[in-house]
Amino acid sequence: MTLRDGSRRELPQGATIRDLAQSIGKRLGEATVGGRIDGAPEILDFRTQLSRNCSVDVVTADSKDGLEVIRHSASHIMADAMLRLWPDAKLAIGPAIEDGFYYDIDLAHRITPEDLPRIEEEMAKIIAANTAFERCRVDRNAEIGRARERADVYKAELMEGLPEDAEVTFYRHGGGSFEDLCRGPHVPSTGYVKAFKVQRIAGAYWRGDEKNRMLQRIYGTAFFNKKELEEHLARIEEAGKRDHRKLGRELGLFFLDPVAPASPFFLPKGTQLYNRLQQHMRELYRRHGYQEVITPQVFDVELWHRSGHYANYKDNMFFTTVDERECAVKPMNCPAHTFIYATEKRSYRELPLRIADFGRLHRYERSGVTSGLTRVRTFCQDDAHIFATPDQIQSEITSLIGMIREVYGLFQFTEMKVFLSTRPENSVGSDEIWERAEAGLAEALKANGINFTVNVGDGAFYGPKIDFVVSDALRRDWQLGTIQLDFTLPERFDLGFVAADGSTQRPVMIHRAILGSIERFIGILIEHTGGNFPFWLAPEQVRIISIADAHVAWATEVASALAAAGVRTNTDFSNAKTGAKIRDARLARVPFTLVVGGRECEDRTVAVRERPDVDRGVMSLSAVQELFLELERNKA
RNA sequence: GCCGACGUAGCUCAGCGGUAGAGCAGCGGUUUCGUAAACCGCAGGUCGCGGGUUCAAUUCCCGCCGUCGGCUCCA
Repeated sequence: MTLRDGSRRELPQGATIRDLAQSIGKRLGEATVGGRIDGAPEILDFRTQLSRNCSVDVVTADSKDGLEVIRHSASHIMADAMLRLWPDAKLAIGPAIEDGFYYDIDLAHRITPEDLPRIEEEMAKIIAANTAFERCRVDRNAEIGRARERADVYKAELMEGLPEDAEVTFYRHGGGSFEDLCRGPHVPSTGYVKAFKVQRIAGAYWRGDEKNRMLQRIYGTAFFNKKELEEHLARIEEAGKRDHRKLGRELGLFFLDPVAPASPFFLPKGTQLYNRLQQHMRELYRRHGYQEVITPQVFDVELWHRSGHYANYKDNMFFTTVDERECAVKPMNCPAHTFIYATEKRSYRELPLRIADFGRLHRYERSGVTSGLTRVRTFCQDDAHIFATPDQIQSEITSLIGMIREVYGLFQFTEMKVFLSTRPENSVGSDEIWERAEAGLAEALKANGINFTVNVGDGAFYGPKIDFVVSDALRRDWQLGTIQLDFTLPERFDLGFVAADGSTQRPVMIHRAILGSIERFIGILIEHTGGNFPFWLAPEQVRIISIADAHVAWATEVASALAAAGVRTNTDFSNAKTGAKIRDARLARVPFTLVVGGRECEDRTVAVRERPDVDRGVMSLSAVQELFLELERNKA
C-alpha cells in the first residue's frame, strides 16, 4: 500500500484500513475512523479490506473528515435515544451536515425544547456504554419486507430507491439494540462521540418536497472534543450578538414594521450607510465605463410576457391594475434596459455598453422565508447590464472578476468561493444557446485561474450564472455577486447592432451585481463587522464630548470645523459624566471620540480616542482633520 | 405556503383567571464632573388584532397578522 506521504507498507492479504493504521502505530490505529482509497471522495469504513497496491488516506477522528464520521455516528446515537424515549418513532434520514447533524423522524409526540435535555441524557448513556458500531450487509428485498411489516415506510422507501443489486448495509450499536440502514462509515464505538449537543427542533418535508409529509427534524452538533464544541457554541453566541436585526435596531440603522412586511425602513444612519455604499459603487462605475440610468417601477404586464418573467417568475411578482391595464412592479431591471439599448440603432463601436441601475425592485417572497435585511420584498441591487458582442464576453468577465476582487477586498472578505450554475428546469432559450453560454462562462473562469464548483440546474431562467460567495468573520458563507450570461432577452426584444461588415448582429447581455442587493449587503456587513464599520462608511464618524459646560465653546468650534470638512460629526454636550458619554460613543460604534476638557480648551487641541480602545493622545485640530481626510481617501 | 415556538412600555424582559411590574431609554430637577453607567423625581401599556368560554380574560380556547428557528425558494 502507499500512504499519503508516499511511503509504502506491506500487509498480509485481507488487511483492513485499520490494520494498516495499527501497523504504523497503536495510537493511530485507535484514532482511525475510516479511510479513503486511491483518492476517492467517499470515506470508507475502517474495516474496509485493502486490495493490492492501492493508496490509502487514513481518516482519523481529529481530522475534518473524521468529524463528519463522528457527527454521522452522533446522529445514529440521537436516533437511538429518541427511539428509547418514543418507541413509536419512525426514522427517516440522519446525515452529517456543515456544522453538525440532524435526524428527521416521524413521531406523534410533538417534541418540545424541554425534550432536548432528555434526548441528550439518553445519548450520554449510549455513549457511556461505549458499544461497538457493527456493520452488516443485508439482503435488500428481505429488509424491504421487514421494514414494510413494521410500517417503517421511510426506510422501506429509501431501500426501494436503491438499485436491485446494490450492496445494502446496516449499522448497529448497543449490541444490536439499535440498527439503521446506512452506508456508513461510523466510528468504531459509541464512546468516540466525546462532545455533542442537541440544539433545536424544526420541521422538514420528507425528501425536501412540500407535497410530502412534514417530519420533525432535530438538529445537533458534535465535535472531536469538548473544547472545540465550546468554541463552536461560543461562535454561535457571538453570531447572535452580531445579528444584524438586533444591531440594526440598537444602532438606529433600520427597522421593520408589519405595515410593510419584509420591507425595511432605513433610518437616517442606515440611509447614510446605504448611500455611501452606492456612492462607492458609482465611483467604481466611473472608472470602469458604466453609465447609470433611472427606469420605471411599474410596467404593463405585456413586457413581462415578452421577457419571459411572467411565465417563469410570476409567483415572485407584485401585480396591480392601472386604468384597467394589468401591470406588474419590476422584480428586475433587465427588460427596462433592453429599452434603453433600443432607443438608438447601435454600432459595434458602442459596445460593450454598460448600463447601471440602482432601481428599486420588488419580489414577492413567501411569508416564511423573509428575514431582516437579508431576505426582503423590496430592495435595490448594484445592478448593471452589459450589452456586448459575443467575443467581448471573456474580457468583460475578466474585468468583472477584477472589480469583484477589489470590492470584496475592500470589505475584508478574504475568502471567496465561486459557483457556476447551469440550466434549470424552467428556462427559455435553445439548447445550443445554453451550451454556448455555459461553456463561455466556464472558459472565462478558467482563463482567470479561478477554481469553481458547478451547481447543476441552478441557473437563472434566461441564462447560466457565476455566483460569488464570501465567508464572513464568523466563517459563515454569503452569496454576494453574480454574473449571468443571457442570449435570450436580446432575442426576445430583438436587439441588434451593426457590425464592422455592415451586417446586423445580436448582442449578448451580461447581468451582473457585485454587492448583490444593497439591503442584504448591509445586513451581511453589520454581522461581518459587528457594527464596527470602517471609517469611510460609518454613519457617525466622530463624536465630540465635552467634559463640562465651560468646554462647550471650543468643542463647538471643533465640531463645526470638522463638519465643514465633510466629516460626519456629532456632539455630546449633555451633563452626563465623561465616562458615561465615552460609553455611549463606544456602544454606538463611533470610530473616533474627541474629548474636550480644560487642557484642550487652553491649548486649542482635542484628546483623540479611537475605537476599539486606542488612545491616540492629544492632537491639534488641523492634525485630526488631516487624519480623517486621509482615512476617508484610503477607505480605511 | 408548511412544521414548531413566540408576540406584555421605545428597548430587554418578569408576571398571570380577579384594577399590569422592573431595568435601560425618554422628560423635569440637582450635580459641572478627565475616558465603559452620578443622584432624585415624573411620565409611559385597550398585554399584536378579532372572536369565543367565564360573574370576570393580558392569562384558557379558536381564527388572523407579525416575528423567530427550520423546510422549500432565493439577491
